[in-house]
Amino acid sequence: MKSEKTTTKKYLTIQDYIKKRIQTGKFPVGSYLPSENEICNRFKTTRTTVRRALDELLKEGFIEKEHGRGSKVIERGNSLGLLTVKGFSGSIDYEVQTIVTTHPKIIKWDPVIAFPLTNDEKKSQCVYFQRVRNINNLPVVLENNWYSLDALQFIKADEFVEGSFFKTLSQKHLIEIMGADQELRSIPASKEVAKKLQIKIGNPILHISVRFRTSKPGLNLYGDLYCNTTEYPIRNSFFL
Amino acid sequence: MKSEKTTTKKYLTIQDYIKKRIQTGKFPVGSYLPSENEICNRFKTTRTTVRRALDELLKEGFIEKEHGRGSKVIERGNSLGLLTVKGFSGSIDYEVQTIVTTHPKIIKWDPVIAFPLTNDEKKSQCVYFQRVRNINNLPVVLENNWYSLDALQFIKADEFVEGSFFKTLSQKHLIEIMGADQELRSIPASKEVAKKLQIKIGNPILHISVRFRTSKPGLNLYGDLYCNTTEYPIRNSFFL
DNA sequence: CAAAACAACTTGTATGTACAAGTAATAATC
DNA sequence: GATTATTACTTGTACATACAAGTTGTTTTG
Repeated sequence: MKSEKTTTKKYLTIQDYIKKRIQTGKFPVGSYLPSENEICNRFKTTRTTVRRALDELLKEGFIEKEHGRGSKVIERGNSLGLLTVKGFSGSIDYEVQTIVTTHPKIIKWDPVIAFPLTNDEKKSQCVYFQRVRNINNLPVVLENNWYSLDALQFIKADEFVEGSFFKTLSQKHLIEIMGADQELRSIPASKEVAKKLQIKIGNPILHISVRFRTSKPGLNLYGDLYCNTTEYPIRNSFFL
Repeated sequence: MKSEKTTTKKYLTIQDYIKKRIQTGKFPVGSYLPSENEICNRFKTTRTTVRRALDELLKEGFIEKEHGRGSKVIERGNSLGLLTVKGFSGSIDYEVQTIVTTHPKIIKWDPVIAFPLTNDEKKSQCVYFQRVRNINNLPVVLENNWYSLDALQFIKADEFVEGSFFKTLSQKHLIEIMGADQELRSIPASKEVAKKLQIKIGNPILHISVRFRTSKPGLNLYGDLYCNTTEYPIRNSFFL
């Protein structure tokens, strides 16, 4: 039996408060946060602590700071080092379309998941769904997803914000992606994959196994992606 | 005419000092830095400033902090969001070997480079070399590399530190990787690639085009990698 | 001798203060 | 009226201090 000491660190309180207001749109993208001194007054603390909180938000990609002006809310996720299909998200050159090919349903954990499950996850039921991403009406990515029902409620496909599961998590459930582990392989297309991506069996396919870690304790998102990279390669950028 | 005010920020001085000592091996990987108070005394400053410097080094992946113990120097690059072969670097399970198959030589820029060259690079001569990475005596990665001779001197293969070009840059030239852009494709092995990786022509290969941005202005490192991922997948992790 | 208490370290959080430096709108000057 | 200076904001750097909390080795205690 542990006392579970949650020592509410002040900088975390401030950080979470601002993060929540950004996520819920109270501090919209492009706007400026209250000045550091205003935040000090509101939380009865000093600039050192407020700056600490803002530094975290800066590091997490929620804001950017402008010397002499203020802290600006920015679009998060672009700066994340995520693997993305070239032309996806943010580009107008391509028409991207997401089709839910298997609606969320409760199943047994699939052994194809390339990462060891936690004990809690093993004990829990598993939510699964499958999507296909089209670019210019051509299927490019086949995506299987799993998560633990104990860690996150059942979410129906028609609740997805703009067809995106991540956006749903962020905007409706205040859950953010904190990191990911990925394994990449080049494999020949199986019969099923070939059919869904409309290519020949045996064609080279980029297979990505991914585990996303989230801000919600115990919640991991597992993915299994099959990408036809002949037209649209996968992109990955990172900075310091 | 500008006065070029270099206001030598104190935390930057400390940061650079420690970074340099890590890069040159004076603070070896696995060792602990002097305590924050010791650094304070040495630089006649306060812990706030020292911690600021250490925070930067933490963010850049040079050290990790252990509450109550100290700041430990870690192998940089693992924490970077870089793509690495599973089992490479840091693992003792596999015997990794790097063979320079084409020694550095000056050539024309190769059009296979997937990124647009800067004007300075186009005007400059180009240094090229090719390596093969073996795991347990099996070739796994075929790697082509290019850089601009104007941006970095000619480096011979026998100058490579532990066969690693990056380690050479870091330890002998104090140049660090600041970021990268990568494009991933799954392709069938060409005749040349199949031969060098000892696989069949047409087998699926993970093709990675990469541009590394460095701390040295004007210096980009271009790479073209062919990975046999059947035994050893490519790994990629990132955090916040 | 083993367990508990202690001391001496380490990093973590927080307060309070001061001044430097960048931004933007207003007021004074030419 | 256009330029310059002032002013009132903003964030950036740095000082000094205090105590909390984790680690490790030593000393005391049972």
